[in-house]
Amino acid sequence: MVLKKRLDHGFNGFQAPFIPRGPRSARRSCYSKKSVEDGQACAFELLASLAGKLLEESESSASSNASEGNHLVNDRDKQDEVRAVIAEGIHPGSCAESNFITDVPSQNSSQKSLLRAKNDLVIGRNSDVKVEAFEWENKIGRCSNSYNNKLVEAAGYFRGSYDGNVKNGFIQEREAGSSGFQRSTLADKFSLKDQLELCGSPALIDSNSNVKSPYCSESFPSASFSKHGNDTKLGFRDDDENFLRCNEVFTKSKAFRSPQHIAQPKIRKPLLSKYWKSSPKLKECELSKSEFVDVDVKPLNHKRTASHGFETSQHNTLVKRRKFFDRVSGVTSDGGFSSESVSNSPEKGINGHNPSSSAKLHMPKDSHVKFSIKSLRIPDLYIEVPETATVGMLKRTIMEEVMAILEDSVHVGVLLQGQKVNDDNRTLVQTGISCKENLDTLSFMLEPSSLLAPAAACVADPSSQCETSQPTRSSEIPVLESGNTDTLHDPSLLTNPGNLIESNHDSTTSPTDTIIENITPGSKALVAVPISPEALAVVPVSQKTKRAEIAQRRTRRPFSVTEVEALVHAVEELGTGRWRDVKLRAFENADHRTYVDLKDKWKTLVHTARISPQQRRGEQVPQELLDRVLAAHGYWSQHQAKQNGKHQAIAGSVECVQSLVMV
DNA sequence: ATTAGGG
DNA sequence: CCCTAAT
Repeated sequence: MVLKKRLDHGFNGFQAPFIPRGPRSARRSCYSKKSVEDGQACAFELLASLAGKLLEESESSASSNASEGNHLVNDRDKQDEVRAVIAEGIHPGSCAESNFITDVPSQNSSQKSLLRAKNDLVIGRNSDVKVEAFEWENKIGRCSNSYNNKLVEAAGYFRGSYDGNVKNGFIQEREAGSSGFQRSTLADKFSLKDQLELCGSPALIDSNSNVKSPYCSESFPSASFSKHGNDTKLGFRDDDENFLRCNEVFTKSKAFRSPQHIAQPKIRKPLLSKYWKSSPKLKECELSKSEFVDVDVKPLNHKRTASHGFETSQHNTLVKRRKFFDRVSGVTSDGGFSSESVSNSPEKGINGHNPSSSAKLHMPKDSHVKFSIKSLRIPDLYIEVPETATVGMLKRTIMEEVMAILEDSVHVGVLLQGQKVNDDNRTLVQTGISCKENLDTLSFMLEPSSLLAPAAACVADPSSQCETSQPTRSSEIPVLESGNTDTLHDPSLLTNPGNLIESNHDSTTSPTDTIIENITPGSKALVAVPISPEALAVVPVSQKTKRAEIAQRRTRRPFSVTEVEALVHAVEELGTGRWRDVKLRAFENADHRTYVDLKDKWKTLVHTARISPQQRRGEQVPQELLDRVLAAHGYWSQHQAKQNGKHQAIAGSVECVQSLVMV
């Protein structure tokens, strides 16, 4: 009945979706969400227990190496096991590559952190390649003195999960009903999720190409939507924090709503093993995606600050660390934790073309490859300090963050021609990394052990459910981008200068000046972030702060045109009364968009469409979209009216008949 | 948990 | 965006 009606009144020739509005439970199942979640949960339990074990063993192995061989074997097996689980599609993203790094005892010394970080960067356990000249250590050292901005690069690109995402995007039809729309092109069928996934990978971006996906652009011609599907080169930028496919495992976190994050990086690792051991069953909430959440790292945390040897007096200093992609806007393009490039050896003559390249591969006669990595940038820094903070405090704050990042366990991923090299056991030659090959297509990335850390965050305060503390770093930290990335310097990426801290590429001059310079209003390199009253308030670390933070409004996140398009498209198909379905269809992975948000956005869209263009504010939504909004809104209200009117009409007609009879 | 609507 | 009432 319902279904029939929808078909009868298809909107503008659209075929109405074949989504019967059954009971919610039933409807839910048609998205196969449950099973996916189960799979994820399952995977995570496994990951959890494995991780715990690994950590435990690594800890104990320090004191006893009696059964070291077994441990090694076991670890290997477990990792393979984990990989197997991941490979089953639970999260096809790059997280699958994340090895557990277990040798990360707490260290208080910055030096040790650096050294460890350096050691973690050895490329390929079984590889002949040695990291010979890790200049980045020097860089960092310099930075610690001079705050060379090169170190503090606020963002970068997510790379990875190319394969899986393309598959998801191009091949999968999540719902049978989505295939029958007249208007629907391949691209149209992309949910926002798919777009995000596709675009999230810079591996898709040919740096030598001028082709640029409109998704990258804040304002793009709406007409171009239908063509995206065929573009292999998609790029996407958004303030969204929920891009990473692998983040799905952390999604749906309630913690997202209650940003109560007190940093306790020091206790993270020790507690980690205990935590995972004792609580193999993790709630989603506990697996907080803290790294995707605004995380307030309070230097008030003495454990942390003291450990770094900073006398942090900044009761009112607030450091926010966000997920990699948050606040990407306006950031340089070539990656976060990244050196500027990798270039071939001088022998190949390529290095000459790129004198600024910071990493060089030398290939002497013995066929050994030497990597020189000049500098690394640190992504994912979002720092807030009050205006009254001193420059020194700012420096210390940044330094803390930097050191904290370096302390985190990271490992290196290798990309060859944009493809991840997953097999650690293959030789370089087999993999295609040899003196003869195109080494300029080789790139590396730093990856934190993101699978482990988020849970630890919850350990900080067991009393409160999801009070996560220290976030992990970004799930994926590109490093050592090879090749030129000029096309990524898209001006459209610089549209939202607010709330970001960015390093200055070319700041080779007096770094001290640089930072002062950069903090000047208007400077693109470092934008002073307005601080919230809550953060400014100097209160004892008590419930006051807590309450204030919990009660804090969600950060405003204007809908991008892309999102609007997705919304409009979904509403066109689903109507205005099914926000949950809209959410599931088009914003499933955009966890910060609730169905209420979507509904509200639609409301404002309708309003926007009705007012004159002059009255509109913010990012201009293409008129074409607004027209569609009005059309769809009109259609669906009418449709709804008909629905209602049906019964009334019946009643009315009865009355009518009655009255006729009476007359 | 969703939906609808006011603030 | 938030809050709430009503489903």
